[in-house]
Amino acid sequence: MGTRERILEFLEGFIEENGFAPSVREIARHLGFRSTKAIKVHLDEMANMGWIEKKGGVARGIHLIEKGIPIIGRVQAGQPTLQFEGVEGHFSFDKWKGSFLLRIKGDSMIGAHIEEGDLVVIEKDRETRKGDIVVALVEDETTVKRLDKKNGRWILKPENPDYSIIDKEFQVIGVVIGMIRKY
Amino acid sequence: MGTRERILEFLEGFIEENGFAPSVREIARHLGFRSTKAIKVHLDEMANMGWIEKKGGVARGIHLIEKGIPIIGRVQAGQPTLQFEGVEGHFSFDKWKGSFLLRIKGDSMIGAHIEEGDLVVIEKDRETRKGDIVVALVEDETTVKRLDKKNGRWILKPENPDYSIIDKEFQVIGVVIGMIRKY
DNA sequence: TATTAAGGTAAACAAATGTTTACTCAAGGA
DNA sequence: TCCTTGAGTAAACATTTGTTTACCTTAATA
Repeated sequence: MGTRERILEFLEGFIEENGFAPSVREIARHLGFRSTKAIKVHLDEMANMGWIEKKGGVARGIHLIEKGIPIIGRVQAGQPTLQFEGVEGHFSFDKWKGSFLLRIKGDSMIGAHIEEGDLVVIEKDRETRKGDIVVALVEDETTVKRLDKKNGRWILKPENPDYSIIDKEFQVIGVVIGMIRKY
Repeated sequence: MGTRERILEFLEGFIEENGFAPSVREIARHLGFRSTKAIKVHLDEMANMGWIEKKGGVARGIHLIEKGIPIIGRVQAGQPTLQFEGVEGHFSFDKWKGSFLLRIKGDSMIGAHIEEGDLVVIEKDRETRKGDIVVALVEDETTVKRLDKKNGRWILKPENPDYSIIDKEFQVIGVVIGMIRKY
């Protein structure tokens, strides 16, 4: 493994553990270098290549570019280890920062494949449109339903024939912009 | 807003933007303080109270404790703004770091409420058990199915009656430990 | 009213830390 | 073989940065 790779690996581990970046000396010491010069050169090159971000002159001013979790495309069969190949992109949770989660109770949205225990990602202050899945307050009860219009009036539609349409006063709290399920 | 709250807010913004923490002087300057002493005292108290984590003596050695996205309980109706109350816990994506995502094609797992376009979270190197939803390689095709046993032989079961059981040679790549859906 | 404590100022101090200069060494190519 | 180049060493340097000391201001308090 090249020196750059070793630096990157150390950075990842250190930041994961400490929450801030190591100093150049700490990197050097950890990799067994007796001078900081070589590390500095490598760091600058790594920053140039876009491996890391680095602000010159500031202490511990290195940080990694968080790309998120890779979305893989094909999986290549190869002995002895399977290879994940063709990264189609990355999924970052940053876009959901500042949102809220609500745990789904019941199966009234099962038709939309949202089941009991699922966590829906809610964004407040977002314009609601017909067809959106929303979180609404109906008679002091929180509920997740699909927003629809009937006779010019807004209604809440469950996605389960066992439940009936809610056609009374309600207040939309937020729009469901995502969903998370744990197994 | 108290000084501590202002510090915390600045920290959040600064770290979000720069990827590393501000120095004590930067905090002081930004809040309009002409000395660093007061900031240092506040930071130490905030660390004591568990608001932040801070390693003494190291430059920019502050970091926030990432709790994740809050899972809310009740929603309180109140005018004029809705209040999210009763935080039941937090969901952190950290546990899914190091995993991979695979985009679902088709509706073969619709019975498990996994639909086309959903992203399943895959963990490699995990012991598979009967009933697990797994990613498997069947004749060079990647597929997500439920792992089952039939006549002492491992098989792959779709969760859709339109699809048939896969009862041939396959190789499990990873276990589905979660799911993400975007709307 | 005198006292006290919290919170801030100013200035200095001592480390921690990024950066630079000069030199060394080994490998590879002309 | 000689020269060049990449990578590392050693030692300074120059800031940046956390910390400390002494003092000040103000509002609550005995």
